[in-house]
Amino acid sequence: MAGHGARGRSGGRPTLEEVAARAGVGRGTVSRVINGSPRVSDATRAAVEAAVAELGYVPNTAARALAANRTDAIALVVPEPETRFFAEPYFSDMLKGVGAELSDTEMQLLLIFAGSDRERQRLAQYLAAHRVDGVLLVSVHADDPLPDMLSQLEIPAVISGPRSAGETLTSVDSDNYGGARSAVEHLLARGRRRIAHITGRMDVYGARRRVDGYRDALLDEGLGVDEFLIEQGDFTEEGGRRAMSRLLEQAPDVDAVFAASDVTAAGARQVLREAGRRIPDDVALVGYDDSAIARHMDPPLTSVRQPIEEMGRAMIDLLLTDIADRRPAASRGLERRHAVLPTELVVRTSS
Amino acid sequence: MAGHGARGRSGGRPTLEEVAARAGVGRGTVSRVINGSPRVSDATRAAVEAAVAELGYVPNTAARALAANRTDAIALVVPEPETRFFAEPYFSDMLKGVGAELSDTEMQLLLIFAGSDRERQRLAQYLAAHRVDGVLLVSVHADDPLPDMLSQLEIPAVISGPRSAGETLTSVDSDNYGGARSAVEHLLARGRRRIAHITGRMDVYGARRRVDGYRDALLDEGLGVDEFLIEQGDFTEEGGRRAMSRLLEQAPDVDAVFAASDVTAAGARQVLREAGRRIPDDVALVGYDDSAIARHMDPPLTSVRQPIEEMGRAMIDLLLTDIADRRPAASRGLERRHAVLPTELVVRTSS
DNA sequence: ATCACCGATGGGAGCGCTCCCACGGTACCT
DNA sequence: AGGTACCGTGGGAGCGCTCCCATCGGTGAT
Repeated sequence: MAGHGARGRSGGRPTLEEVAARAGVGRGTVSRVINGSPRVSDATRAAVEAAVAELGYVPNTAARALAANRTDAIALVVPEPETRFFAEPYFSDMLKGVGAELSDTEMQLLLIFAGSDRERQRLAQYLAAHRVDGVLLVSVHADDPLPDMLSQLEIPAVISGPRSAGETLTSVDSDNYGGARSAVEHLLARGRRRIAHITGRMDVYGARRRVDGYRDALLDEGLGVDEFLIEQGDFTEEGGRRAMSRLLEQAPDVDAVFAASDVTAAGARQVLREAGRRIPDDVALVGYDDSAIARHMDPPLTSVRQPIEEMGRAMIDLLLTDIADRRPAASRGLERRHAVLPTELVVRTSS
Repeated sequence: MAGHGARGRSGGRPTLEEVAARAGVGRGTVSRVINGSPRVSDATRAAVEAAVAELGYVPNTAARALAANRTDAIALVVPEPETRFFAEPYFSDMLKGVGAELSDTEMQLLLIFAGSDRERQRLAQYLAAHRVDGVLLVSVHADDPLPDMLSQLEIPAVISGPRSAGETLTSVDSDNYGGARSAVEHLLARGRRRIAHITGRMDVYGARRRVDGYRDALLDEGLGVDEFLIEQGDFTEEGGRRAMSRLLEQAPDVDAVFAASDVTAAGARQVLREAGRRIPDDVALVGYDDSAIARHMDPPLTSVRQPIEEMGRAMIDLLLTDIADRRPAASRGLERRHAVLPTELVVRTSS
């Protein structure tokens, strides 16, 4: 496939120098051709390309990295144990988008797990050695020191799911606010009036935005927000169960529930069923994530889909720009960049 | 975490030279300390280590790679689309073993998918550029050109699941022969005498070994091998169904089935059930892989477990040796290395 | 015609490290 | 005392590339 047979006489791989000699030009010119510089005449370029093909020349990455002070590699850092990585389709979707967007690039993607302390140690060392040009951060907890470390090292980084409205890193997010709004508006349109919300972990920015969307949707409809209809969850099934129990107690007339995740909705459904409430007849239910759970729930769950794959693509786009600019977002001052991608409400029979 | 604050005066990262100056020694000595050479006095070593700590020195990988002509990276090549990678626990287990064995090494693991032609193209380019010191090959098809390419490029490689008895690459495998034997011996011990075998795809070496194990177990018991009891499958459920149908026709007195995979066993079970045969009362069933399917089948399926994680570990072991020897297995002549790891029969109620 | 200018090109000077040879010193042998 | 051996050490010579500056003609303006 690569390497058309003829090699440098010494048996080793051909070098720039050898290609230059073969093409009858200087080293600099070959370098320019290889790197697609426009400052080369067409004739010369053709000659060089011929020589490259004949010798089966492939640039030496290490030499290039040393001379140019870049690695042509970026890391996707997963601060979770590998198990979760394989278990959650989130990562697989994200990886698909990232891979696709990277595929017509010279950039190499490294997958780095940093679930255990030991692994985090290694990661720190790795970043300190500047072995990547940039970093993709997914599912980062609010108090994670990783983002700061990256800023300190001046390594460009893009985070999926900003930690706050004032996120210093370049970020990509789905429209949590809009997603929540669309869910609540959908329930309103179905005639529901006592719509409850089971939140996610409130230290997660996206969860807070979903609450905002919930509130605003009700307010815009002219309905007030009944605080007894808002219960805190934590994205888990158990949290959903507990929150639903409390809701049934303090607001027995609830006729719809918008949960901050599908798993939470599953927990709520369980409690509702035990309480004899039918879904969607008595209580309509909407989840978030549009995961496999949503599709397989009984009844199938209406849910807000996030464009994970597109988010992956967007992360790469932003990161490559940051890298090209050769400066991390932190030093970019006010021109920080945040992409927000639209969500989509997938309506099923639970609402 | 890394980098104790003090940096080289110039603001950039400290270099070997700077560490040497600080420690009052020569460049070569620092290099020796960094690389753990024993030819350094204890006092000198201590001084250098102090300087390294003070300056927060981290070796420049690119420079090292260029000078030493190695990359300190190995690739796990998955010749499948990413989807399958995430779907099959095989890969996740393998990765766990590989990661564990690599964790006290400086080696960096790269995960490379080569499912599409485009990806394979990139991979070829990648290998031609010698961007890794070695390659781990998993789930390679018999006619894949990848192994040859690696030999040609003289890149050390270890394959899991040799392609034939004469595999030229260093290989790791589970004991397919022994696994099959143990399954059949188990059925014999349970008093079964008309034991059928649904094979895997016969172009897969491991599948052929399983047939060998099946035959020898019967022969050693003094039973002949009835060719009507051997039916070809292809590791799939559908293949299992078809094979089982044929078996019921040509050998209606069958009282046990050893299938080359759990999925195949699932297909067979279906046909058996439709034919009114009870499992295990009328026909005992044994599968291979000990996958999730086996545990959740009705009745739970006896199956042969392969030590995937250990195989991952073994692959790394062998690969690191090959790399240290700086020569691919192909040029090693007759001292090729093949590890074969034991399987384990997990007995459940299907037999 | 003259001169400033610009695009195309060649090649020196490193990038930070490893490898290896040469050096001085000490210990041990004859 | 002289020789041999070996250890710990310093530092030159690259590894193959990019960056950048100097150079060389050719061009259009004056």
